[in-house]
Amino acid sequence: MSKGKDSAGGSEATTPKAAVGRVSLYLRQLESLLKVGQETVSSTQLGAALDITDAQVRKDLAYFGQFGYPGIGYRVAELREALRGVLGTNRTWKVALIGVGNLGRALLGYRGFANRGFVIEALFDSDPRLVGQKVHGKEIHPLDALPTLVRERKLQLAVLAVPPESAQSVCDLVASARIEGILNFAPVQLKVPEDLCLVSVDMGLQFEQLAFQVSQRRAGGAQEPR
Amino acid sequence: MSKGKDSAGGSEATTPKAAVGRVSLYLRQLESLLKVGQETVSSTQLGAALDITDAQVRKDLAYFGQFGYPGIGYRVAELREALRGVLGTNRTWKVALIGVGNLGRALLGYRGFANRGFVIEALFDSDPRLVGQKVHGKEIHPLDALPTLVRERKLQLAVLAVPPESAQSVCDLVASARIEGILNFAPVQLKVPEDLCLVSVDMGLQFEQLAFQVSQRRAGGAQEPR
DNA sequence: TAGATTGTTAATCGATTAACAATC
DNA sequence: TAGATTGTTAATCGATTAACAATC
Repeated sequence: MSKGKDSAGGSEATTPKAAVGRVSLYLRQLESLLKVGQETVSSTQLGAALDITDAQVRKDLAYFGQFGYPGIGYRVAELREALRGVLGTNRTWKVALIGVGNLGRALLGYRGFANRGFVIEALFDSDPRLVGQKVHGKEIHPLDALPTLVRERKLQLAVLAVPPESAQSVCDLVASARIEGILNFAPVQLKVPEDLCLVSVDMGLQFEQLAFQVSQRRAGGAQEPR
Repeated sequence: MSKGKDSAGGSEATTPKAAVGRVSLYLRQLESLLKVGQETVSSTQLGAALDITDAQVRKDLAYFGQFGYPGIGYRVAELREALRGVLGTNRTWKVALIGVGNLGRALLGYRGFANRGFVIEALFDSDPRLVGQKVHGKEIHPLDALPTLVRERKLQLAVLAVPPESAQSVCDLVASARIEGILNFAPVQLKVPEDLCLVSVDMGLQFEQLAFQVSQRRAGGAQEPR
């Protein structure tokens, strides 16, 4: 069974969820090193760039395999490939965009998606006035075309950029269409079935977190960094 | 020297950062209960809605004060006000939006901001072709007008919706303009001075986290929830 | 070789959960 | 009163950091 870290064994060290988040940060940093032409990088360097300890970096990476060379560090290009494999972004994901309002359109043009292997293959909206129109050369489909198109085009993920009021019902529809994961931008606590993965981004909530930080800073002068 | 955990005292229980994130979730839930007209709510109910334990809910709230009534629970309207006070959203924050591209425009129209007290008061862009134009009735200013306008209009926060290449330099400019906090949407690790608060949202990164979850689910059938 | 740096084990630290007396 | 539910202390669990032998 050698490296079968997760899945089977059961006795293996459990991977902290926070570590997975940091893998994305490592990857982002590696891309940037790659651009600059740096060939190897140490855990100390990587940590300094991201404001975490070298021990943390090594530990995180070790959850997923042995990628480093003692005395050398990590080879940038090699580690990048490895981490893309870990996250599952070494392949292309086909995505349905649901809700083609302001936010939806912005996401459609967002470089950071296509870049990392997420390709928006179909657009959906419940507004009959939008259905049939084209954005970026892509036709907008009615919501009830979702199940069919998911099957035909083998869509795997969905981005929800719909108003909060309709988010849950759209989510239910998506679930029944056998999509595997949802990236939700509606500021709502969605209920999803067990077998559907969900990541939610609430931008207003992030703003609140910022307001809290600023208020604290003012009040306490607490220098707790982050 | 009490390592200055929280402002004064020194002996207070230190507030987990994760707890602050959950406060935003509680608040969102309370707003929704308020709409439905529910007057009180117990830690068990709140927890069930958000998929966390009742103990966690009580502990989190207790970091910030005594808001509950034994035998009753929490009064929804009252707790809402209290938590808005905690986060600093019981007042209005004046915001500069920097970068008026697709994403910037979407954020400009985003209800979730104004709703929670974040008002975009001025727009900025480095593109001379955009400068002078109006969006939503608001004029777009050149970047170098930032310091002056921050002072004149007492802008406190900035939203960065600029391309990754220019994010750091814009960030530096914002810092020198004495803005207190940045909400950054550029997928870059920004370096900020000690006294400037920063929250970053990398939407591509969220997508990666989703891809990881889906890959895991497929491979392991691991039923770790969350 | 000497110097650098990994992967990993043990020690520390922090956060979550359980349990329960206090109280409405 | 009996029932419900809080705030808080103690127990558990998980994640981070430190330290170091192995290795290039």
